[in-house]
Amino acid sequence: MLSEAKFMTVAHWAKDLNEEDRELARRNMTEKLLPKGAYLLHEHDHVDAWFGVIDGLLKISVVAESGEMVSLTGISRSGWVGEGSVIKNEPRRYDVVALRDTSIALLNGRTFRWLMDNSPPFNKFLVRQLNERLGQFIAFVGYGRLLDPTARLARSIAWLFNPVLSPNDQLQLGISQEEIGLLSGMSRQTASKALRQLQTEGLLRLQHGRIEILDLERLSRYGTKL
DNA sequence: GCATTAACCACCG
DNA sequence: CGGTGGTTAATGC
Repeated sequence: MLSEAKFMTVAHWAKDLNEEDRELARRNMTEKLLPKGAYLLHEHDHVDAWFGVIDGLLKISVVAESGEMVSLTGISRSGWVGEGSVIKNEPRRYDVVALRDTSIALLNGRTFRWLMDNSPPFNKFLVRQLNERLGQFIAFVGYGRLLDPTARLARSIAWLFNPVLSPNDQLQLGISQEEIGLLSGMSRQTASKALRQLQTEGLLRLQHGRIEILDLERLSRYGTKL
C-alpha cells in the first residue's frame, strides 16, 4: 500500500474517484525503486500492472529491425504508462528503462480492470489518456523521421511536459542535456546544440541540470508549418 | 555537411 | 567532489 502523500502526488486521476474506489486503488498500489539504467520491463514481457512515476524519469523505446534503438517518449513525475497492455491483457510492445534512479507506483491489473468495470470517472480519465497517446502516435508516424534534430528534440520536450499525460503544474524539470539526448534519440552534443537554438528562439530557458519551458505550445508545433 | 563517440576539462551546486 | 555541459578530434553516413 502506498502512503497517502505519495498516492495523492502520483495518482492525480484518483481525485475524481469516490472515496471507496480511491482507497481500493491505494491499497492495491505498491512502490518499486529502479536504479539508473535498469529496465522496468522489456518488450514481450507479460507484466499485469500499470505504472506511474512517483519521482524520476522513464524512457519508452523499441528496438527496430535494424537493431537500432528508437526512443518513443519519456515519462516524468505523475505520468502513467502501460494501460494498453493491461486493458488487452497482452505482452508489452516496448521497453521501459529508467534514465536515472526512479521510483514507480504499480497498480495491479486486477484492480485496474475492476476500476474500468465499476468507475465512470476512471474510464473518463482513461479515454483522455488514450486520446492523448493517439495524438502522439499520429504525430510520430506523420513526420517522425523527417524532422531535423532541433525539431525532434522540441517534440520530445513538449511530450514530456504534456499537461494531460504528465500533469505537473511545473514548467521546470531537473533534467540533464544528456538525458534529453537519450529521450530524443541523439547525442548529448547534438541535444545541447538544439537546446541552445530553442533557447535563442525564446521557447525555453536553460539552467544547470534543469530546463524551464517558456512556450509549450510553440515547442509542440516546432518544425511543422506555422 | 552533419551527426556520432570519446576524451578533456572548466564550471556549478 | 561528482555531475553537467562546452569543446575538440577522429570517424561514419
